[in-house]
Order: sequence, then structure tokens, then C-alpha cells
Amino acid sequence: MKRLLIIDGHAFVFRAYFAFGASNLTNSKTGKPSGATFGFFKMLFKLLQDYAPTHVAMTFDPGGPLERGKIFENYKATRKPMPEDLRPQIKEVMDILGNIGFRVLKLEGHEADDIIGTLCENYKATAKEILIFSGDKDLYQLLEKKNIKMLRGKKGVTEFVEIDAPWVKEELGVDVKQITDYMGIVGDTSDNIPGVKGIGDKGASKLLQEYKTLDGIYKNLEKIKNPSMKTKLTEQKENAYLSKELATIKRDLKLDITEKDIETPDFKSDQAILYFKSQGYNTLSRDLAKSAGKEVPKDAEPTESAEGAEEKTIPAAEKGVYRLITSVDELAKICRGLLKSRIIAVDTETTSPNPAMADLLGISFSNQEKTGFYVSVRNSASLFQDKTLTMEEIKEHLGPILSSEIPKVGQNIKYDLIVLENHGFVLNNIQFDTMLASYVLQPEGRRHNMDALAKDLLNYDTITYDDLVGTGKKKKELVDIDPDQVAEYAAEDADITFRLYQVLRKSIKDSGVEPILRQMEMPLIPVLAEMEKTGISLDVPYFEELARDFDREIRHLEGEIHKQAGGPFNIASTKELQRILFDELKLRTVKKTQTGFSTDHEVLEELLGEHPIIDKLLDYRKYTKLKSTYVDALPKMVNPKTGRVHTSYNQTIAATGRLSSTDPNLQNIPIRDKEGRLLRKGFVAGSDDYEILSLDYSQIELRIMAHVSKDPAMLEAYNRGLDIHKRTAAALYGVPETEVSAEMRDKAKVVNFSVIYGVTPYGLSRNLRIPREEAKSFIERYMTQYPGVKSYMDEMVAFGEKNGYVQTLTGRRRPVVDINSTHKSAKEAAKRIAINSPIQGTSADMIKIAMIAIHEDIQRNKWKSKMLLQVHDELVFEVHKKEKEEFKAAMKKYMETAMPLDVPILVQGKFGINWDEAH
DNA sequence: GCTAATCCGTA
DNA sequence: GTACGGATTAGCT
Repeated sequence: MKRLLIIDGHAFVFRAYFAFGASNLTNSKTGKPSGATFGFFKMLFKLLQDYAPTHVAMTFDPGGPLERGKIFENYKATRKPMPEDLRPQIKEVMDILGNIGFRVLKLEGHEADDIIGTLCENYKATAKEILIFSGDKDLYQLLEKKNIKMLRGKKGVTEFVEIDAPWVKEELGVDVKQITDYMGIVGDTSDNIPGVKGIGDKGASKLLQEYKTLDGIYKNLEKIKNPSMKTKLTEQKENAYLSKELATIKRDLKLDITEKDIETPDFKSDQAILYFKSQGYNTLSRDLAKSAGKEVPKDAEPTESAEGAEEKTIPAAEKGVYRLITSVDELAKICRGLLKSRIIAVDTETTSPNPAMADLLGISFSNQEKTGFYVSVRNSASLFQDKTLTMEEIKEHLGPILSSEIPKVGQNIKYDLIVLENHGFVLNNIQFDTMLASYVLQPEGRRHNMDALAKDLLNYDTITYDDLVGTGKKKKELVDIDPDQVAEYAAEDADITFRLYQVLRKSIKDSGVEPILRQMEMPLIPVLAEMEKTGISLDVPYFEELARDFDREIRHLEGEIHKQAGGPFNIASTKELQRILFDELKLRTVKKTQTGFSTDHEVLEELLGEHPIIDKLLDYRKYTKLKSTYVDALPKMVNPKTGRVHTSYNQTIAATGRLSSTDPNLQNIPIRDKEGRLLRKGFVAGSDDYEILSLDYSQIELRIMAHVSKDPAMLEAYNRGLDIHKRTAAALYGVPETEVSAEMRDKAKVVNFSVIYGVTPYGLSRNLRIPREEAKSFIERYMTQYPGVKSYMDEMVAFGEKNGYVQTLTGRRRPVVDINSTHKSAKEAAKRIAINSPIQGTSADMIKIAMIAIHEDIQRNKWKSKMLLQVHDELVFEVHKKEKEEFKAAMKKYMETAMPLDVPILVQGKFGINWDEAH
């Protein structure tokens, strides 16, 4: 026997299932989920291709009870039930395996692990090499001979990690012979092997290095210094030995097979190829045919695409040739060459993903595909002085290129812009950003990062950052890596950016969204960069004081809650809280979550008054949330260099066109209740010469609704400056406006908002806490009062159904794929998206246009005042005291006139010494 | 060390 | 019912 591949079938199926979990693949013939099956064979064929085993053993766990269960009744008891769509696929996998000639090994009462152990034992002497595919740590114990190795999935289903004894030693710090002892201590949560609670991998490895075995440890208990470790070992001795036994793999099962039974079958035979096709797996069929060097035999009925949308195959792109620049002369020469460029792709390497914190380590660029250059910045800490140039040298030669009018392209170039500006460079004429282009083309796309774009658009596998710096313990800092290596990575990034530019430029031209990219997103880059660089000032001592106040409050509430509950528990754990509320205190359950009963705010509100603990819980939640998310977190984000916090705005996250904010998120600073508002008081002007100004659009989305729906009643209300909520209330309750109470108006306000989200009777009834029927009749009356709104909604849905997307007033598009779905709830959700996105998106467009104009004005007129933050319908400024009223009037005007509509746009706001007072 | 689930802050 | 980001816990791909 030359090479035996043993596969742990369940590990294999799980790997495949999760690798394709998000893709929702369904079989074209049956319409059933097929991701796991598809992935299984994709991965299997890859393994067979890569390792060419002469023999293959497919092992599976049996369905029935296990012998280990007799030893320990809780064995595998905590294991989650299998996902419901997976079980039939395991059956399908086994059927297919049988059909294409693989022998499936399964033994009642014994897990696949024991079969694997036995196979190893039986063939370790005769087989040249044995490869075990599994994810199970227990199996490391089988690696005691050099010819036995393990494989584990790495990423996707086409990459594998090879594991052998030295690897295990390096990873876990123990010898493969000690694995059972190791598992005895560490245990395994997924199999519910208890181990010794309180001692983890680090402790176990230390103990075993010292005393070799579990027996050794127990013989030498007295020598163990750490008293808590000693107690744990003593108290859980029985568990330790039990766990060791559970983790010990049997190697002496009676397997009723011969070597011949597990010979690798001819899985590329015409029959097999046709078989996959007949089962609806066209891609697998084609893959097989291709690797066998033949056509798919024209025998079976041509079927539709098997695994959902087939992708166009783009020929794999070629690697470029890259160069590290190591002398000033070389740099000067290359820079002279750059002068003739039509466009230059630029990328920077730094010390941090946060541009405000980042130090510049190098710059890469490319003005032609398959080429790229990298220049590394000299750094006293670097070991590679001779491969770097000083910042001054780089600035002298590259600076003029970057600041010239030669067009630049980048991938997320706002980042590079901020970094370069922070280091004294000027980056002019940014013409294209590949990330933004990808986003306006596919605003729902989750991945606009370069590695993904390179794969999708160029069929090119980039060197990833992790490839360069390593992961885990071996991770290095970029400064400590040889610039020759960094150059390969960095120059490739510039090259790939250049190539992506060429592809995306064409896509954008034919797309209909070119104006959104060129006139909105691109011009916004320097605006956001400036805001991020400016940051906002935080009153840190004030936050520290708040932290103390909140802490006191939290500790008090915690005591009260534990007292009410009859003992301490982890209040933050919803699982424990469920136990306390619904088991111990026997309170009503109100609604369910996927995993149990909900304890969210809505539920607690509902239970208010039924037990004194509820009141305390609500307060506890409020204070802990505020403290951990804001009070403690924000001061940590203050940049030591500037003394301010610099958020990062992302232009490519929200499918509607909104911005999002991270590190920290300054778009969700509390405002609704009194305690929350305390936080806004900590956002202050940077000096006594300045004040905070907040300007926000009044009812912007409802005004946009009035405009796009052309509803006469709504248009009239706004054009006459009437109180829209009051008007709506009068219509909903059938009373004259003079008789509308405050409460009625509040309800009407909720209805007005809900309509923008694509109101449903169910949603409205929850929001207003009224019966479904009542909500339904509200909606009917609403649509009678504003019939234009009803027709707008119908029109958007019809437009979406016809075109597959909806758009904003300025032409920003969002796909609504599910709008033609036969799946009712998917279709309803898509309809709400079709109704809401044009409104939310138009509002986002409007404020973006205003921001671009404002930024231009601030620069042109050299205002001392600055724009700091954007919160969807609000802009926050830091205004010099001498400029106050003049500046406010000018900015208000830009906001109000950014996108004229058929209704007046109203902007309101005021000054304050902090954000709370200004709002 | 990573991800999912839950909860909660904003517009 | 729309659109986000982040803290925490729990469990394990």
C-alpha cells in the first residue's frame, strides 16, 4: 500500500457545510440545500488531486448509541443538534460515495475516530504513508509514526494544513504520546469531555512537560506549587482519568475489510461524471471532466445551473514583476519615468489600520499593469537600513509626483490620503477609488477589499497581509520584515489596484452610476479625510468622573438584583438571567429568541410591576451599556498626538448610501434619555475660542417622501408650514386639528416614521402597542389621507420588480433581488427595501452634496471653523467665536439648498459649549 | 482566537 | 417594518 487517505466523514461534511453555509446553494433538480454536498466533493476531489492516494477510507459515525456513552452518560450531551438542512445532505453524500465506488466505513457503537485508529494500527507497518483528514485534536495521538500525518481544512474547501508530531509539539507543547493525558486535563467542550475545570491548555502543557503523564502528575501532587491548581487536580481526579479514557482512541476494532475494498476507485470515470450531472451537480460534473481531460459526455439531459448562479470564468491573471527601490538615484530615475504616466496607482504601508494613528513605513506605486515599485521609509528601529530611504529623500523625489496633477487611483485611498497628509505629503488629483467603484456598482456587496476584488474581477490570488506578517504567535510587525518581502506584497497591491482600475473604469462607464461615483463619492473623499483628521475634543476628566458615578450606581444595582434573585449570578449573561427570571422567579415568558426566552428591553418593560427586580434590571442594563460602550471606551480612543478622537467614516458599508462610523462610532452617541445625554456633554470645543454648532435637517425623510410621492396633502402641509404630525393625527383619529391631543400627535408621529420603513400592521401594532386590527385601520386611514404615498409605494415595488433595483433621486441604485421571490417573507422584506431605500438614500445623497459644498467653502473662504461630524441628518461643527452667526447662516444655506425639492427643506440648530447644549 | 447570538445605542 | 457598530457571553470551526 502506497498512500492511504483516511477521512473523518463528519468533520469533512461540517467543513463543507460551513464553508458554503452562507451561499445558500441549492440543487437545480431538487431545489434542496446542497452546499454541504457540493463542498464535500469539491474538497474530496481536491484532496485526491493533491495527494493522489492509492487507497481511501471514508469513515462515519454511526447513528446509534456509542460505547463511550456507557462509560460516561453525558458524553457528547452538550453537542448542538445538527442543522436541519445538513442531515439529509450527509445521507446524500454517503449515497453518492457509494455510487461512485467509495467504500463507506461505519460501525455500530463506535465512532469514526476508533475506526481511524484501527486503520492506522493495521496499516502503519505496510503503508508508506497514511494521511488522516479530521479536525479532531484527539487524533493527534495517532501521529506517533513518521509516516502518519493529519490534514485539516484551512480556508474554504481547497486549502489544507498538514499536521505531524513536531507540529503538535510546537502548537500544544506536548508530545503526541501525551495527547490522551493532555485531553484528560483540558477536556473538550464540544464532546462534553469534562477534563479538569479551571486548568486550560497552558496549565496542562506545563504540567505534562514536568511530569510526563497523568499518573506522573498525581504521583507528584505534593510538588505542585500552585495551591489552586493542586486543589483542582485533587478534587477532579476522577474526571481527569475518565476524560483520559474517553479521549483514548481504540485501535483494535474488528473491521471487516480488505485492502482491496479501499482502493481508490476511478472517480473520474464517464459514469461518475454523468452521475453527478444526473444528480443536478453540473459544476462538479464539469470539474471532474476537466481534471480527467475530457468533455462531459453528451448523455444526460442538459440541466440548469446546478449550484445557483454560475460564474463567468475569468482566466487567472499573471503575477507582476516588482521592485524594491534602494537608492536615491534609482528613485529619482523611476520618478522621472512616472512623469509620463496617464495615471498612477498609489498605496501606503503603515503601522496601523487606523489612519489617524498610523506611521508611514513605505509607499508603493504602479503606472502599468504587472509592474510595481516599493520604497521603504528609514526607521531607526529597522534592521534593514540599507534597503530603505529617508523620509526626506522620498519626499524630495516622490513628493512632487504625488502633489502633481497626474491622476491617482487607489483602493480605499482616503486612508492613504490621511496617512500621507499626516506625514507632510500632498496627494492631488485623486481620480478613482476601486473600493468606491465596486461599492456604487454593488452597494450590498459585503466585500470591497482588495483581496476579494482581485479574486472576483481578475481571478488573482493576492498575497494577503497575514501571508506577509504571519498569524498567531509568529505574527511579526511590518517594520521587522525584510523590505524585499514587503515590496512583493506592497507593490503587488499597487499593481492590482492599477489593474482593478482598468476593469472597474469600464464597468462604471456602462453602469448608469458613474455620476454617483464621480460627482458624489469621489469628491467626498477629501471631505471625510479632513473631518477624520480634525477629530473632536473630549473632556476626559469629565468622562472619568462619569465612570466613577456610573460604577457606583452599577454596583448598587448589582447588589439589589442579586438580593432579589436570592443569590449572585452573572446579570450580563442572558442565559443566566433567563434562568433567574423564568425558572427561579417564575415570571411570565413573553417572547422567544432562537435559543430560549428573550430578556430584552421590550420584555422587561412588559414585566415591569410584576417583580421589583425588573426595574433594577432595566437600570442596570442602561448603566452598564453606557459605561462599557461609551464612558470607558471613548477616553481610550483619544489620540495622544492630537488629544482628540478621530472616528473613521466608511463609505462602502451601508447599502442605502449612508456613511457609517467606527473606531469609535460617533453616530450612535446617546441622546434619548437624561443619563445618555450626560455623555454628549463630554464632547466639547477644542479651545475657549470655539463653540460647538449642530445643524440638523428637520423631518428630512418625510419631506423627501412628500417630494417623491407628490402627495397633494403632504405637499400642501409642508408648503404651508403646517405641523405634519398634527395633520396626520387629525386624519387618523377623524377629528379636527384643534382637537388633536399631545398623545394623538405622538402616535401619528410614529405612524409617519413607520410609513417610511414600509409599514406593516404587525410592525405598527408593536410600535404603538395597539392591536393588529387597530394598526391596520390606522394604515388604511393614512393611505386615504395621503393617497400619493400609497401610489409611491406601489410604484417603487413595480419598478423594483421590473428592473431588479430601485434608485434615489440622484440615481444611486440598490438591487432588490428578492422582490420577485416566491418566498413570501423574502418578497415582503424586499418590498420594504424598495420603499425605504430611495428615501433613506436620497437623504444620504443630500447631506453628502451639502458636505462637499461646505468643505469647499471652508477652504475657499479660509474659515477658522471646521466641520467635525456627520450623523446622517446632522452636521456638527467647531465654530470660532468671531465667526458664529455668519458661519451658521452660510452652512445652513448649503444644507437647505443642496438638493432643492418641491417642499421647503428646513435646517435647525444652535451653539453650545458641548454637543448636548448645541443639540 | 474566532463567530454567532443577544442586546442596545443612533438616524 | 429601514440603515448601522459594538460590548458581552457562550460555544467551537
